[in-house]
Amino acid sequence: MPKKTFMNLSKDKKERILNVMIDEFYEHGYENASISRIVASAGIAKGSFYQYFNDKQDMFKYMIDVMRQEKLTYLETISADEFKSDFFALLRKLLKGGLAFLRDHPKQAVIYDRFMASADEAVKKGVMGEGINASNVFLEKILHERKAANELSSDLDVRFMAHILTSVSLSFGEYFRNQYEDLSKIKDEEYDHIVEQTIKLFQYGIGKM
Amino acid sequence: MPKKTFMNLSKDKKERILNVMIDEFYEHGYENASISRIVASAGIAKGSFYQYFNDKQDMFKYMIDVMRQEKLTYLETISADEFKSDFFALLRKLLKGGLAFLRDHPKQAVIYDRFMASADEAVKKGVMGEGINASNVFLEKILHERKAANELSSDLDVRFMAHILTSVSLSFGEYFRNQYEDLSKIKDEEYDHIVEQTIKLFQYGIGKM
DNA sequence: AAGTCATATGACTCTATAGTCACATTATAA
DNA sequence: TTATAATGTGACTATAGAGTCATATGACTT
Repeated sequence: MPKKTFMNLSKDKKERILNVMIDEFYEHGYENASISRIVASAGIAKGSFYQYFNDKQDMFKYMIDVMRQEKLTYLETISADEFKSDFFALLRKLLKGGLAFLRDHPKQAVIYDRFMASADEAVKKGVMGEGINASNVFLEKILHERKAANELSSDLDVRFMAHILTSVSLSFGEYFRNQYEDLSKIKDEEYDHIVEQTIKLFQYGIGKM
Repeated sequence: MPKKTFMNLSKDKKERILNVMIDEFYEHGYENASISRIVASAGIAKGSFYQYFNDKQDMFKYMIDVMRQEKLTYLETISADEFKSDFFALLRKLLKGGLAFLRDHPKQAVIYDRFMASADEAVKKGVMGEGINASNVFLEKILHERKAANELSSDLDVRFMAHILTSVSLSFGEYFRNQYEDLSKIKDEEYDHIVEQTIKLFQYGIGKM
């Protein structure tokens, strides 16, 4: 948790520092991000940094928390009712929300993906808290309900499929990064195409029907 | 590429050093692996290390190359004929081979996964060379043939689906690591179950049939 | 104006690492 | 046995980053 001193800063200054952090983590990854570089880029003194945060992990956690908040706003448009509509319609909304976040915040998405694949489990747990499996737990619950409602295959391994769904959605960023130089130039149709391919895979498989 | 000096070492010594490297990268990831620690653990002098390798990247590339060789032996049992049999049978063989490698070399698999998700594209390219997309290119080719042979859905995006297949198979390691404390205790039936769930997903989807 | 509190500063210490190099040891050959 | 080449060694240098702290600045209060 950032210290009170940081929270008291003007919105402008907070944002300036946050953006420097994002660039640093995007450029160098979590392990190699340097506090010395960050303070230099942000134009603040080393000592000030330690008035704001306890250490790198503390700073990173703040960044991830802001990002989570932001991502939630992309999924907010999914109403309670829709959770009860059919599974694939819900999945479509979730995937579209995720891709819209990716489009608007590509760096953060990269930072997140990489951190999740990184080495130190202790750090990961410290930063993510119990939210580390939030996506899996959430999907598992939904899948379980749909399976009970006879909407999904009766021999489906719910836990495994929740994992696969999470992996697949996390891999979209990498896919687009491989295919396109500049993520901001990707058209909505291309995002939609990927969503539809994914939905179709989960709904019917890829075999000839 | 390791220097000739290293190649001249006895098989024993090479293996001892390789195992220390594996432990170090497993424990600390690529970025934080320390040459000083490696030489200490391996009981060789710092200077010797630099007679063997140019630097960390050179050493890592050697380790990855050995690993690739090893992994190939797990897929070797797939005959040329089988590439012409049906797609899902081939996929089953590939997935089983991958999981057997995971079972026998869990640390290497972790190291590989993490490195692929890590930050520095330049380092990644240096280490992986053009093999970085070997799996994708290979799968794309197969998918393309099967689609042409009318075995797969006619509106399938081959490139995207190759990416998804790669992601899914790479995510198996993480799945098992989350589910089980000790990977060596996982039974063959559990691996088979995961393979069958995956095949079924790609063949028919997860919807009620 | 004087006093008090929050915030800002950057030189400094401490630690860890990569990479070097002059010298020592061991193997090979003549 | 002596000479030459290959391999091994670890103290040393250079560098970079984390985190500290005594001091300075400014803002607000009485």
